[in-house]
Amino acid sequence: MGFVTLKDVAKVAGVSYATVSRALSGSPEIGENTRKRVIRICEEMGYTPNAVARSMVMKRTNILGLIVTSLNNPFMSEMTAHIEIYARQCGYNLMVCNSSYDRELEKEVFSLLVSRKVDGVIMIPVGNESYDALKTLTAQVPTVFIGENMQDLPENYVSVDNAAGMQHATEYLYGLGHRKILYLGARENSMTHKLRVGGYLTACERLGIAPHVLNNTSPRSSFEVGYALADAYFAGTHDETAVLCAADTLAIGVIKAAYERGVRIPEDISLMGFDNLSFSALPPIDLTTVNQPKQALAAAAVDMLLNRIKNPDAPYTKTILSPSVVERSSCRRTDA
Amino acid sequence: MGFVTLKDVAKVAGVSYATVSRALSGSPEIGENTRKRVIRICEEMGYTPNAVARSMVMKRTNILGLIVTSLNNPFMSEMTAHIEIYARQCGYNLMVCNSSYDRELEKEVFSLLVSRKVDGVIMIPVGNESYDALKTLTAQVPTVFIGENMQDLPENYVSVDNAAGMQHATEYLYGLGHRKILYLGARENSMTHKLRVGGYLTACERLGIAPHVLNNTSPRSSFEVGYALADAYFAGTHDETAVLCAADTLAIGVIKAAYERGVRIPEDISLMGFDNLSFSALPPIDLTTVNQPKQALAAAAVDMLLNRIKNPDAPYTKTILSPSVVERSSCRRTDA
DNA sequence: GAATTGTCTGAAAACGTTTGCACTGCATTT
DNA sequence: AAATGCAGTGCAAACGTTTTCAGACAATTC
Repeated sequence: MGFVTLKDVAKVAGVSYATVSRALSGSPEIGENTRKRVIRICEEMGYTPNAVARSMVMKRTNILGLIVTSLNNPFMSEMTAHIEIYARQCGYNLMVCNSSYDRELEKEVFSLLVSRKVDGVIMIPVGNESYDALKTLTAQVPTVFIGENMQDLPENYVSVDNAAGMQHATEYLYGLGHRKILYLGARENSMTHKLRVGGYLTACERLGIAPHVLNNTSPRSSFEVGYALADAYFAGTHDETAVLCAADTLAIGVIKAAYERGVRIPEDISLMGFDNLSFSALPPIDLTTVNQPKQALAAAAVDMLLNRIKNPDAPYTKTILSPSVVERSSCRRTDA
Repeated sequence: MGFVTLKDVAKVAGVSYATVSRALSGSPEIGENTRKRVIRICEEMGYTPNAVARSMVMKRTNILGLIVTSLNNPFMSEMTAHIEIYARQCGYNLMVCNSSYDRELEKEVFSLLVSRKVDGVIMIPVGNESYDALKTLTAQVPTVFIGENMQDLPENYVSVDNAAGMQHATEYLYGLGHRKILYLGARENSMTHKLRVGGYLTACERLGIAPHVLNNTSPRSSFEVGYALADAYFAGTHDETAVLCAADTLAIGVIKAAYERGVRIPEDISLMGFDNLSFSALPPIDLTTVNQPKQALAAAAVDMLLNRIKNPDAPYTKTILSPSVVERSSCRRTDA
């Protein structure tokens, strides 16, 4: 399809194409009458500026890259939605890539984005060690990470305060009278999850109650894992009055196991999650959980990235946001 | 950040930059020894081709635009995931935009994508009338629509066969012994929904059972609407043994209303949805529903778009995929 | 009326590629 | 031995912008 270019407009308007450019860019060094005339002709001819050509000379694309592990995950897709909307308000478009939990693919799409000359990259990495593998890549374009994975590495990232969140959750259950609280789904292979279980343990110590942790040795926090752990747990003798899950997804599995075992939630046992995924609010689930402020995280990530683009040599920064308990119907006061 | 360009490589290698370009593009008109040497030097210098410059001269970006109403919607985010993955396999990156159910925004982001010279656009439009408003835009870049909204308009689209899907659903319930089936959530303001309720009515007539339709006058199929309709329905006298919802989201609301009214699913009444959203498979919901083959829809949309890019003047085409019933636990055989 | 200022416009370079065309040198053909 | 062909390489144009620099012209100042 043949497009109208600056030159075409210039020819019709009888001016140089530099003048057309200036008329459209709102440059002050142009006569008001010529500007109006040129703009009118642009509209008449249906001129659309070519962003590619502009990027070429401006040496910036106004495009941000986003790499997520999977858009099928509700946390990721909600984050993506917020990032896209906020970035666009800041004048940037978003190029989205799935890494599909594959480290090789993650590197590959990063390279693609570099090649496309995106101005910056926001990334939810596959795992903790990502940084090492991506060292050479992040050197090529400003990057910010989402999630606490990078915590002990000198990189930019935004995250929720996972330890504090789980501490609040524990305290919340304690406040409802619970003294025996099971922590379900601790993982050693994720910084995020280490911090979460740490928050639980801290709270237990502070409150003077005995911790009880059920570990998840798989690399993900799926509801299958939650089901398996809870099923085994309910099968044995148990005297906890509340189950605190390391993630909402796990809690879904717990609900199923509880139902099958005839354990009622919240009558027999209280259940709490972490993340506040969209489905947790659905009436049949209605899970009390800890909210990750997704919109705020998204905005913080974009802001941080934009700052970094402006000032690439600034020292690394991090932004930690506070999560908060959202009360729903899966927890109940206890006297036990 | 200063990057290595073709010229830099050429200087070091002692060849013209045309030669470097040819070495990398796999052109046959170049000596094997020079090619190897040049490629080695490229790697040593960490050369990354500049996709923007390439787009400039090639007059194509290898970028596809995707406009969805909201990435927060699980149907959209799943579709987006599949489209991104498949498009990348075809050598295209994806630029994603939310229209946020706003027709003005929809036009705006479409223009943005045109300006960015994406090679094509896939769009899940805000509403039926989109086509008229976007006529001038779709003329500027190959576009395919997802969803049956455009059905009576000459455009490219892929969709699931909504009428057949709902017909199957009705027949499925009939097969379980249901003779009184409520259709909940019919909408007049959406082609998709007109077709769905049409499928239900067709099936009723064919099976010789009396239809009973509850209309939804709001512009969306939210679970609040499902709740309100079901709550009113359960409050009155009702003798249906099954509720067939126009969308999974509506069914969520029905579950809540049923629970509150002491109506058990599926013991007292069977419940069926349409769409097979990801949350419908969650154990606490486990909704029998009609599956939209999202991966196939995504692939069909990308294929169609790529064909159109190759052959912009071909006549409009449509692809209609068959939905299928997915059996879960919200429906049960009845003798009533 | 000449010099000076200031406002507006045009010419042209630059951005980093791809590719058509011309050229070189060597091997093959006649 | 000359002519032809061909593989390999370089030159330069082109893609559509932005922006620097210089120039033109009018308005102001002396």
